[in-house]
Amino acid sequence: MNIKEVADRAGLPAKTIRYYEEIGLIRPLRGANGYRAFRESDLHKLAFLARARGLGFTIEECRRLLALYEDRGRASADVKALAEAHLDDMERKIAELRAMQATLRDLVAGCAGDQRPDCPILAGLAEGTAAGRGGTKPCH
Amino acid sequence: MNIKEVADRAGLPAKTIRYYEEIGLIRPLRGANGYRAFRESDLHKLAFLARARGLGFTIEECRRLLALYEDRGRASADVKALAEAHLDDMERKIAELRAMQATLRDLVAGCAGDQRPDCPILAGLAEGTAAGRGGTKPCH
DNA sequence: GCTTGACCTTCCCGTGACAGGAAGGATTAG
DNA sequence: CTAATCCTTCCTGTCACGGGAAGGTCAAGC
Repeated sequence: MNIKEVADRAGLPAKTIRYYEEIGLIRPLRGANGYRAFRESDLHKLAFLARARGLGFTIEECRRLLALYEDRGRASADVKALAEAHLDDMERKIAELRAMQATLRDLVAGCAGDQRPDCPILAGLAEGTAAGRGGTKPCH
Repeated sequence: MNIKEVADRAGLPAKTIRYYEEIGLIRPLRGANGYRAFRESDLHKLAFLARARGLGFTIEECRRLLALYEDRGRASADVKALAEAHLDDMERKIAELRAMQATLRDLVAGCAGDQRPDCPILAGLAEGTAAGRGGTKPCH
């Protein structure tokens, strides 16, 4: 299989597949012409990666998941721990987003949204009376 | 004021302040020694930026907010539109995270989490029976 | 045989919003 | 005078790729 076919079948851009090879997530063979020659097993791994990425796992988490997937002697506890840590990450992100949303919604609620310049949103950002609460760090 | 003092007062790292200057968000003066000389107005802008970033606005959104903030002839409708667009962005992100969470939670629920290798999480990622639903794109 | 178009390859730069650190100059306290 | 703390610029790295250039390969059709 050439890269376009695996890309279509795995649902990943060819660029992404080349990148995954570069960082060692997959190791496709090479044909005499220099083209990558993907086996069924490569396709499986790529589909696996596409789904794991789709669930928000980072590349490094995907790498560990893939290693566990290929390790017949794995303990499911290890997989579960990884998944639960990721669930916690998502929970934290959601909480952070909700906190930001709540603050901003309060500001928006007080804004007339007309032609006049008076704006509690800008006032809130300028004075900090309502913005940035809840231990929300600048970002990162 | 030197950079350290504004950094402490605005609650931003000095690195970030230099970066904000580099991309044109602020334009502090310069002393004879080459040091940045921050005015009160620069400090205000930086505090404004810190709060806007804390609410999740991107740098470009912050740039527009700052422009509106400084425009005495602004219409509050423009500010409100920007804020509401951002609220929508956050809503979408939350929905995406929740969808991923729900899928992963289903997989985790079926996993024994013991010493045995059998794992519905890995099976789900491999077979795609439950992962990646709801139009969730690989990421981005 | 030749061309056309669709593939494939590598390589390099750009993204967003900074962080880390090196190398060197300025200022201040003791 | 020295030591500590500040300040400066510049370069590299992050994360997960995307865009595009320059050039090689392959299959189909004339």
